[in-house]
Amino acid sequence: MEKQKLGLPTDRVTIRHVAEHAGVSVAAVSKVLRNAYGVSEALRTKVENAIDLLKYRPSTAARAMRGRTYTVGILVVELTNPFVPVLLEGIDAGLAEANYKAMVGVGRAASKLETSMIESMIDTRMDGLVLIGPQISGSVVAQYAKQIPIVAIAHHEPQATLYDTVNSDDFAGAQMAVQALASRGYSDIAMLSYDRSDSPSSVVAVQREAGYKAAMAAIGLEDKTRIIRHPHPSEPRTKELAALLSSKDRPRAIFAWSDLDAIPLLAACHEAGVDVPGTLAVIGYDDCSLAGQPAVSLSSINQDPHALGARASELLLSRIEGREEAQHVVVQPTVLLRRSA
Amino acid sequence: MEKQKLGLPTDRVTIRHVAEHAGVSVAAVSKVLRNAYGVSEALRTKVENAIDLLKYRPSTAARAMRGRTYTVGILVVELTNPFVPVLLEGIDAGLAEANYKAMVGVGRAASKLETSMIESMIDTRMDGLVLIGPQISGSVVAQYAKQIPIVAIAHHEPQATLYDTVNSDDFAGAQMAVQALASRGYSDIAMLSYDRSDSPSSVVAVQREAGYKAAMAAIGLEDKTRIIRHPHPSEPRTKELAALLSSKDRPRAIFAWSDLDAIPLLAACHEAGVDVPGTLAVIGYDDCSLAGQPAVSLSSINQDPHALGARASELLLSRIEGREEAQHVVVQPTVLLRRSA
DNA sequence: TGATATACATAGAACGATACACAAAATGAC
DNA sequence: GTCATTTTGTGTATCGTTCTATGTATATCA
Repeated sequence: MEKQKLGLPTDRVTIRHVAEHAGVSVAAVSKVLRNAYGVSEALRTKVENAIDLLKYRPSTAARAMRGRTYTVGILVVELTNPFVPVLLEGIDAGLAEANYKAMVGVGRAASKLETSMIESMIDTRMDGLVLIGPQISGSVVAQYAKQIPIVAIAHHEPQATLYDTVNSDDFAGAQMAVQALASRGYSDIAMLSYDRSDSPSSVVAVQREAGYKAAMAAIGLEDKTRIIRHPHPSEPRTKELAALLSSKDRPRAIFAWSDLDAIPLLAACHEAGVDVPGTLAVIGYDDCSLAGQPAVSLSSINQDPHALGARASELLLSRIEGREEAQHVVVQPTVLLRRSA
Repeated sequence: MEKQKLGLPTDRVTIRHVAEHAGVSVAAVSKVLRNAYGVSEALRTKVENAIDLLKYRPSTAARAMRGRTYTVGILVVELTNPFVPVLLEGIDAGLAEANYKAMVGVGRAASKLETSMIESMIDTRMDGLVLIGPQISGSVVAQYAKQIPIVAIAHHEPQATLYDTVNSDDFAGAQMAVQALASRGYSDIAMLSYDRSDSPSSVVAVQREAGYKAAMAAIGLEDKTRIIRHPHPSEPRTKELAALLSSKDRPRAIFAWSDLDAIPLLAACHEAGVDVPGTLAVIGYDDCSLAGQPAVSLSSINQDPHALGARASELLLSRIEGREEAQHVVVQPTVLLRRSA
């Protein structure tokens, strides 16, 4: 039973067994594993045969003590946003090519938990980190970036010098949404955002608000500019939606910061008998799978999350390889017009 | 730059520094860390002070070489099912109490990828594994369970002796759904499932189908029994839904294996002008957050994912502590009747 | 008093890989 | 045929913990 408490219930195949079986030194096997310089073709095949035969897998734990783990950590704020899984797929695909694995930690939008997860990932000696929409501020990220290569997605901090960022152009995306509505003749365009009391400006919603304001100003509608703040989608907000729809100064068009808010809004419209787009036009953000369903048919902004993830994994790998200067990638979103606007 | 390539860019605070600073041996510090037997109060406080002062964090990587990592791996099939994030929260909460951390791997419903993730988690020397709705068969899980403590959720294998399971009673849940519909006078009740060609019987959808059939038979409706198979929700199936609604032998009521299918079904009804529940009654499964929205108001079966997760973490922790005999927990679901049925 | 527990602390060998320094063999230049 | 250089392979210290074995006080008992 003591053995059970220990972490070694099984007789693992180690690099030593492989070396013995192949009739070479431990160091030689290690070289093959890392495809390091100085291995002949003959040696390589001998070792690889032994590996296959013994079904040897190097212990990441042991590797972590001196070299790389070939594992990167991904920190996500929350999984409920349907845009996240696709992003993860994009990252995963890029990593898989280079024989890297990913482990996901969920920060649940609590900065305390986020830092503790990051530290835990550093402790487990991951080779690099991808942060998705982190709540923590750029300076905190920079602090960690001194210890481990970091790429942040959905985190607007173009001046950062210690880590890379990959972003959809949220500012431009919001502008596109406003322009799309304006070009269809709407002028009374409000934005539906959420209560983001203490969020740093790196947060995407802040960027989208800025883009909204700029676009409204650009077409001479600054007096119509109005940002409605509801609780975060993680909380119920049926009442707020109903109140908004029945209020006297209900806007003619609404740009929602996320489909996560736009879809319940559509549902509330249907409930309250408000015609979309006849009485109220709606455009969302993220182009989640539900938006495309004919029954929903919500206009939205597509960020191409798969591409974002792919770019992020590229950047991270090159940074792990030693790149020092920061890179900041911005991907342009696209508008998808459907029935709701 | 060589240093950068190595994994040790920073000067980590090690257990040795702590020991030196506290004026005790390395072994003593280790004992405090693991709160092992044989440490005096005086020693403990001395060491803890030093730890706080130096901001020491034990290296999980090094721990992994000999002892525990205090980290468990969670393998999820896919993240798109909204029931999963809540489950993760439940697990996380239970683990946090015992100072354990969780790392999530996404298997993306590919058994090849699943096994590779499991192996990777074993290699990183996680202390235990939670598998959520694994595609791989019970015998494969058992194989891994010889190497590492495993608890499987949403995996019906009550005979398993090498690992534990936590399940919602999917068979009973499906019966409840049928009974709920039957008690409201419907008899032409079809089930909407997905094409699960090569899934083992441990998969939840299979259990729900069995429950459906049993319940239909129990109330003398075996001749009305009909299972409609659509592609998995990860694929678009608008056409199939439209065809179903316009077909001549459209059923009077539908029990969907998941809200993931029931909600698009509702949308399609709305689209096609089919009145719910007047013309077609619908009941789903999972009680996802959207189902409760007044505009949607979908009847559904609630599995209490948070409780499932909490039970799973309990089981895993006790298994890590050395428990050998398997335990199989079954949690009863509840019906939530709303407007759709 | 001596014998024997008991509690506390320590030294040092693991764990399984990597990576440095170096030796041996092969190659090339003249 | 000699010397320099390159290629290929090896020995072994090392990473930061845990854990076994062992030591040394101090308390307990007959």
